[in-house]
Amino acid sequence: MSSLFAPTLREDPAEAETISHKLMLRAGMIRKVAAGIYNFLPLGYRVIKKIEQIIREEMDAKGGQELFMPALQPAELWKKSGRWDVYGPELMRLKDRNGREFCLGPTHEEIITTLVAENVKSYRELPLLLYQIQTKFRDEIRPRFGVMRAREFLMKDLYSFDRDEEGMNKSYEAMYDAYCRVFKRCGLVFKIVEADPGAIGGTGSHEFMVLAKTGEEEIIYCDDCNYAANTNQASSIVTDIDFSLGEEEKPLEKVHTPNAKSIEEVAAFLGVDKRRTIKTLFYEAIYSKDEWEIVAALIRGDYEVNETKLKNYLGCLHLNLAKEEEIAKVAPGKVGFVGPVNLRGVRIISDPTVQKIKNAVVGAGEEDYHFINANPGRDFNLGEVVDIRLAKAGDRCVRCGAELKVTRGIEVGHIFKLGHKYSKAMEAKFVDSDGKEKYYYMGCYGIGVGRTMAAAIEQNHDEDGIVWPMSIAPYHVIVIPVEYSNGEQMRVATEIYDELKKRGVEVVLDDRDERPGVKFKDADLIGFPLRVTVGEALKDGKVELRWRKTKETKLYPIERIVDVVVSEIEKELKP
RNA sequence: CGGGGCGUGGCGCAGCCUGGUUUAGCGCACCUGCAUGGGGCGCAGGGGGUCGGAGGUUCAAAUCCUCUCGUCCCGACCA
Repeated sequence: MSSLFAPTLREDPAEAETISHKLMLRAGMIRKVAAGIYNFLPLGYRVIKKIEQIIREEMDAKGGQELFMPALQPAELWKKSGRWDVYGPELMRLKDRNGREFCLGPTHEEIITTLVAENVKSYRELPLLLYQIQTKFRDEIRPRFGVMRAREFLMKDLYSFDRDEEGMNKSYEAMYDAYCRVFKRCGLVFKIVEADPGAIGGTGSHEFMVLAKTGEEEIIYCDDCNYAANTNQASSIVTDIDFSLGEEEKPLEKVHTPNAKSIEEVAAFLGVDKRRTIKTLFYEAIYSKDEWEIVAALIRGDYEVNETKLKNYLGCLHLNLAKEEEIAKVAPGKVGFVGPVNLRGVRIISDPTVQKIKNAVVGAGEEDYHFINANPGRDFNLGEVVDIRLAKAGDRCVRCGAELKVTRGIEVGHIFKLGHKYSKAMEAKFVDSDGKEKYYYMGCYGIGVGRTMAAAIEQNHDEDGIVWPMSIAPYHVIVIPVEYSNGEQMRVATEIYDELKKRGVEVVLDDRDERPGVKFKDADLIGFPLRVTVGEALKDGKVELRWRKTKETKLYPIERIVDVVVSEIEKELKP
């Protein structure tokens, strides 16, 4: 310990907000170089290597083969796949001395697809699962939370190549299983969530989310069955969708609603249930550089529009809330008072919740006025009825009907079925058994290594510091002699240390001339799962074993301590 | 990119509003010595700062103004 480079900090650094970030800095595991760029110090790097090793074992178990691809990639390949233009400013671009364009890879579909296309010719060589653990680069709009969202970060990415869809699905399932094993072995509690395939594209996708308050993603899940999804992707059943269906349609009426713009204000002013109101939102849907349209989205007042769903339905590249000038062209009235009743020449998308409302409150298209008793079909057009609703806690599960709950999660892994997306773009073909050339069915599977480490800390810490799961702890055990000047204690501590090392235990000896309190604090902060304390019980021939997690302490005779430690570690690492 | 905060020894901060009385201060860390040894102990001494950078205002700037860079937080984006 006296020679270990682990500069611990007594106080929280000002730059850190989340627990994992603070603790990694304080425990001397990482140091910042620039925004989103970090040094991993010896302790932190040991954790990284542990996680990598677990990943390797599980990838290999599924037939994965490790290789290593360059971080620096020629623009040419990205132009071929079309992503040079699509990826945007997040792609770190640079030029070499001859002015040739390159980028620092945020992912490796282009490289690997090219590699396989050039070297694999026959279905006999499939399926092929290739992976690497590489530094990736993304020029994040906003790096944050330490290594959780960094600009340079370690990622394991595996790519599967299959001859047909069935094979792809098999590979996907194998990876799904491998991912469960990896995260379980890392001591993480996680949920698997249906995700939006998003920019990477493809036909199916799951995210592995570590449950944590500080997670960046909101997820909705069902306790009764296994359903879980990103909020921006979730489907749900609205329990009270027909609450007003039995009513008789009353005549449309315009009422004065001064200054009542938001749903809250309108509902409160008129004394009606928010469920009886309809929100009208205008979006600008951009399809390409010169193709776009304004779309009106209608949704019941107590729900929010899920922009991801809307975007996916429209199939547009970007979706933004429309500017007031744009809205004015298609709808009368000021924002806050626009409604569906007198829209002209605009595409309308309605959520099913709107379809079922009777006698609704909507904007009147005139400042300070709303309509009451508006009825779909009679007073306004529903347009296209599509689920564009953001699911919320209290909705019912689409699979089993139980009540849905909301929590937050850290995305540590993401798996995709890519299908032909990249093999077509990169012209990657093989010859099948029927003698015909076919495109590979691909899948890609990522794990954020640093993020997994941060997530593990978010889930395993207490007021004193990190509580590492044995499987990814930088060391299994620390041996602390209490009195530096006590030769007997130092001697015994050193012996135990040597013996543990001989037995293959990852152990640190705190041989620093420090007060006991300092050593204990540091040990707790760094989070060694086990601590052997050589102190006053030595006069009875005993030393102390303490579990970091439970703070439970037991005395053992010196002769037995090494065996006990070894068996405790084995016990922990077994499942 | 929009909004906000912050840049003062290694770390955490005060001083700034109301310019000069400060030789720029405090806690922690660091070095030396003494003492001590079960939860960041004590005493004595010591080293370390272009006050983020540039320009300006002024007799005088850490302090006021302008620009700039960095960094963190919230939002939109994303594995």
